[in-house]
Amino acid sequence: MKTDKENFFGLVYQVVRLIPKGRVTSYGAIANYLGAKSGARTVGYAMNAAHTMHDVPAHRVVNSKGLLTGKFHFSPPDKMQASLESEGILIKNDQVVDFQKVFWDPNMELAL
DNA sequence: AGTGTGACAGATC
DNA sequence: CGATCTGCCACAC
Repeated sequence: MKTDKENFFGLVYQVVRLIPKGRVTSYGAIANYLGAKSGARTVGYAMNAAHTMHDVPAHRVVNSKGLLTGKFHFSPPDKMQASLESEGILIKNDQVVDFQKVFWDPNMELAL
């Protein structure tokens, strides 16, 4: 079995797994941390495979506006919001409340 | 090897 | 201010 670093996806998985409980991050932040600042879409695509093939807290990853864009990809979709609320993150209208407060930036915390 | 697509992001109208 | 369009990187077929 190859390590999670086998490709760009694995890198994304690791970063997502490093997200502390009660915190969230954005696709762009991860992409930027990986060096693909413009590859936010690739990060989102990675998450798609992440929750499908890997154990990754993808529910802690939202778009730059704190919106639970990919919640519909969960099973059930409500689980994403439920998981976030379970960690102390409030969700209002599919959006993270105080997104700025709970925002966890890998570039900042991991200090690349 | 080429084409299409994707859970985004930023800019423009 | 809100809606719309393009740009971007990496994977799947």
